[in-house]
Amino acid sequence: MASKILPVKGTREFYPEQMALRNFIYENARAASQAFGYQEWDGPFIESLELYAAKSGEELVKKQAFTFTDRGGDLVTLRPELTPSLARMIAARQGELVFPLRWWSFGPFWRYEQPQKGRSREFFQWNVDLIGANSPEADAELIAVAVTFLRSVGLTPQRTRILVNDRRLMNAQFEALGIPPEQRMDVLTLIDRRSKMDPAKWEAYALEIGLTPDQVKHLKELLIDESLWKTSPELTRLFDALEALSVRDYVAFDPNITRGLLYYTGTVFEGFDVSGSVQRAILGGGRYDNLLADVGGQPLPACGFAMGDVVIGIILQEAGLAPAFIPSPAPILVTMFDDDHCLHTLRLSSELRTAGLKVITYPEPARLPKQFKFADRLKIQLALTIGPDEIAQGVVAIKDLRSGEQTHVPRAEVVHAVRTLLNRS
RNA sequence: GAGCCUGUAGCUCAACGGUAGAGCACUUGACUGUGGAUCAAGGGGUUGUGGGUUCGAGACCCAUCAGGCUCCCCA
Repeated sequence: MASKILPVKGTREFYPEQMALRNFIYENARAASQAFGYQEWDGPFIESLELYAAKSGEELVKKQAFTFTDRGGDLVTLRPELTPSLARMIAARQGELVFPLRWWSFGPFWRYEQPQKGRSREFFQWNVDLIGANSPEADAELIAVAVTFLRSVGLTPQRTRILVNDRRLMNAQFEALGIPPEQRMDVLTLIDRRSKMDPAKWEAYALEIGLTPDQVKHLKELLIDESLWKTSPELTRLFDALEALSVRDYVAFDPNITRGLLYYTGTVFEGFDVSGSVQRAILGGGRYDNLLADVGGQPLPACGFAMGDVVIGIILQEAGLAPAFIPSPAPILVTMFDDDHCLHTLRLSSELRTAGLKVITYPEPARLPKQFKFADRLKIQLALTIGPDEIAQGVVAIKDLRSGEQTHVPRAEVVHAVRTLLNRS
């Protein structure tokens, strides 16, 4: 007890119940992706540190990546994100891939962060990217993929919202306010923090990064202007496209959405649960037109988003939308009577499986009450017994555990009888 | 990196500074070839760890470890 070895901090253990939820998320993500013609792919789980160092800040890589030296002395890291691997793989086959390219992926990622609600050090992430198109309609498609997922898991527009903004729009506004390009990243960060900071402190911070009081005043007006998007040709087209794609009810404009990432160049969006206890983003994404060129490929416009499994998992559970866990891995148990008759049990089980049925065989001779209790705990529907009496009479005892009724059927008719009973519910 | 909270049976939790308990789960039996319900019995603990205060510590103090939550950060 004292020396019990616990799971590594921030990792997650998936008991079958949790596995069911993870697979539910995976299945719906796959269905949404495939509905739009995206192809599944994946990259390595371990990458060299340089892949991320090139794009992300050194600070970020040192502090938040699981990095270690392998036996050959190379510095490697457990992947903290997928986009750099995506960019490299696309650049490597740029000539043969068919563009516009639609790829999706669902796999594990690691980030060395402080675990708390909605955030662990090990998580799964759904990534969806559309490479080689730069239209607002392409951006709208990605949002539609996300909405298709939200809808399919049962999340309504009343409780889920995708908030959209556009960096081009913000840049135009900054231009009008006389904020120079080199200052704009700081201003984006400023906007990103507004909801988290005390208003007075936020204004002090704004002045600190070099804005004039007049600029701050106009910036504040800008950030509550819900119709600002109408001045953006891209966003106007985007919202028309969302309307045509029947997902407009899930989406709203919000000038406060900026995304922390440096590489976004146009549309940015984040999905939130409006009514739940988790105030973290469910998903986030945007347009990143320069990234592929930045990592050494040909310039290619791109747009994508990612959704972690942790936050959405909590939301689905809180909303009562997580699938009911069915403890029964198979509808049929074949009991094992004793040492002398266990081969009959195995033969019967095998026959049923050959007929395409899912069958659990009790793996050792045991008292029947124990075996029936086992069946009950697993919510197994039918228990089949083939002991000395049955063998002597050439029959099999089939007990329907749902009704408690037991019948004896001739050995040769077992498959048919079992099928009939299972179809009867 | 900072702060708050929590560590007692397999699980969820009690116990005024005074003999460590309950519920659930588990095992066995009532019921030796048939599950759920009921009843009975039983197994289970260095109270996270190390010090200290006290006649006496699960409780109070210090340290430490672990977990949870929040801030920071968020590819």
